[in-house]
Amino acid sequence: MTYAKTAAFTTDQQQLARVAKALAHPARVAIIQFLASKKTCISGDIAAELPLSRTTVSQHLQELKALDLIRGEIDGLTVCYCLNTELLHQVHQQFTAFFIEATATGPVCGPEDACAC
Amino acid sequence: MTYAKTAAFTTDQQQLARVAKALAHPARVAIIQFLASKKTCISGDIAAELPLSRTTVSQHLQELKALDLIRGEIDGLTVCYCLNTELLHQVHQQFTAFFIEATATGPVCGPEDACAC
DNA sequence: ATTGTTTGTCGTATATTTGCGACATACTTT
DNA sequence: AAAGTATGTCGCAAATATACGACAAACAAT
Repeated sequence: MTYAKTAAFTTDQQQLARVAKALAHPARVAIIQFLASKKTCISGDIAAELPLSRTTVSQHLQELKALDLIRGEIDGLTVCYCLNTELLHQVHQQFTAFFIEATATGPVCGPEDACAC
Repeated sequence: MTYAKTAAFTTDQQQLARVAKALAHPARVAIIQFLASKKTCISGDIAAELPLSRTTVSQHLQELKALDLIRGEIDGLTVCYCLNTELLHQVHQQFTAFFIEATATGPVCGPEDACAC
């Protein structure tokens, strides 16, 4: 196996990476933004808004749903998708903590190549 | 070609996705955290800290360097890596804007499956 | 019941990622 | 000059991701 060395890392690192991977495709970013723009949950005609086939959009939706970032409830014929704002808020805090930790040291490198070792 | 539909999305969406992809692997998250933990730039014996081969770590470093998230300067025999804290700060703000936009609507879905469509 | 609509799943082709060994490069040291 | 050390690059194999057409399932509407 040439993958899945993931198990050797921290739970936090895995968690952050997992969410980052969910955002690692413009289509999924666009989906989340689109859901956020509609105050009410919109059904899967998200595909009509994206330059992708319905199948592909459905796959991206499943990926986001697998992480519980979005929820989908069947409403008769259509499916009602909406954001899990609570989880998104948690994730936001997680990312913030990571970035604060990463930028706490202050500028170590210069503008281009001025390492102060 | 079955990829690179990326061109059909917003610059912002592409940018966010690109950075997210950089964080989409626990090893790269760990590398950034490790660099942050050392106040001074540490050379490539990052590999010794990770459960990965030196080659693989080098590849992850190149990926982060390609996005300018980290910088590497040759210092004699060793290479001096350090974080680009300025860019990381910018990225942080970018993510924050995204998450705020996504969570601005407030809770739309209930705890498990209570969509209020 | 039959038709049409909305959605998800399956299979498939291609592209990309991941991980590592083997080699080349650059520099230090003796 | 020769040997040793630290890095990067190349090439390969396996795993994942991406995209989509074709089909099936569920429901509404006639």
